[in-house]
Amino acid sequence: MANSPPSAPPRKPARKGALRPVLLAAARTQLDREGADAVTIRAVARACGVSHAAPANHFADRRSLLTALAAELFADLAEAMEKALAEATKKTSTNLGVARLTAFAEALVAYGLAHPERYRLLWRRDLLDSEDVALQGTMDQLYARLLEELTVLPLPAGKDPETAAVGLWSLCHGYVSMRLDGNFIARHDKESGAPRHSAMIANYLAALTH
Amino acid sequence: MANSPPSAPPRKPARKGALRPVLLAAARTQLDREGADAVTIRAVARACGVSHAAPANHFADRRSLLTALAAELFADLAEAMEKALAEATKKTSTNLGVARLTAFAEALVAYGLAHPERYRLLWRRDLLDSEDVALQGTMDQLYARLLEELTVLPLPAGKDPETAAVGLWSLCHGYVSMRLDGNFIARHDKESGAPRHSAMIANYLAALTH
DNA sequence: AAACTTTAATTGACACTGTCAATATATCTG
DNA sequence: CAGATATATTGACAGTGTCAATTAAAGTTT
Repeated sequence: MANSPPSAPPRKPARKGALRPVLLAAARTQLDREGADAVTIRAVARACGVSHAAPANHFADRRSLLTALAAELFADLAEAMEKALAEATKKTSTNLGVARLTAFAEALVAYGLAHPERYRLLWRRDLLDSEDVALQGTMDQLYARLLEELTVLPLPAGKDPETAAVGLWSLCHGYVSMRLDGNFIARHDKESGAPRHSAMIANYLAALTH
Repeated sequence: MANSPPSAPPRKPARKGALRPVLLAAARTQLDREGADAVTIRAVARACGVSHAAPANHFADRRSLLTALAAELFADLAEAMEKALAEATKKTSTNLGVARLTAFAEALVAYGLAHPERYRLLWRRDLLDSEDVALQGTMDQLYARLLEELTVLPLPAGKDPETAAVGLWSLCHGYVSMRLDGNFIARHDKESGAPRHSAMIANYLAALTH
């Protein structure tokens, strides 16, 4: 008893990995409210009412916490896009392929504009572990999905699905990124009242199918 | 004499704002070598052989240091793009407008792929002061330049220069961003050997002018 | 030239971060 | 019930940005 340890006992190891989802939920809230930079291990721990080192049992480091969160968000996005595809199929009679691609692209842009911080996090390579299988898997699957849509589409000679997929995704991603960054595009687009992405996407797809 | 102040005297206030450009150069080197996150005030100060608080006399905070650096980089980019435009004019006889636009877009992509960390910094809104007049001015000027090129171009009915400008820039920016992020696009593009951006840009501009 | 002012550098401190180590405890397994 | 395991705790360390107080040098005025 001579070596009475420094201080009072801790209290709540609520077994069963119960903390992990709570941490992720808190991280998501923090992300939406103050951006990825504010999602620190210690802030999340505080929000959950646990000590600053408690998260270490569930996430090796900050990167791994953010990676897990990003994987969740990517799954959300994928779900939203699948839903958009399904709806397009229901509502459209002619030109189904183009309608589905339009829905796909519009859903991507809509997600980005609706959840700026979430969208930004998805591409913050410095904060994420790009080698993570869950994250990479979800991303690749989404890209494969787009490629699939483009492959069934009858493309004019000289145009291949891969280039078209890269182009469409680049177009959407570039647009959203710049809108969220508050660049000239964002300013011009807001001032002019009518967001430009729908016309942009429509033009691109019209040109693609000639 | 009773109050002999804490410690030894400092040495080099080399008057005349001489430190400022040195700090910026060190920051640029650090950026290229280890990315924007490694460009800390203290690291830059160390690289310049001054104390950790010396930079405060030239830059109010880290954000303002990075903003100044980004403004320099944007000016570099603008210069490279002007040069590309001039060269395109010299080398081309027919379809000058499209050739110039191609050169513009290719130069943007080339800069991004050649200087990944510099390009990334340009869009790191969290690290930069987007309200900074120097930075915003250079960016706006570049966009205005593109718009100018598109305005002199004879566009088919139903297509306006602004949408075309936003689209072209989004396409390039999205492509470079994803290439630099190491996403599926980067993987597919590297595996396939032939980078896809030239075909992408050509397709876009061909469709634009119908 | 001498005295004063301004600019820019110094050290030191504070709060915050991620991460590690040592410790204690609640729950699960036998 | 006893032991093992997973989990949470406190504490410490190095690193960061930023502030304050101090001091030296350069420029300016008289």
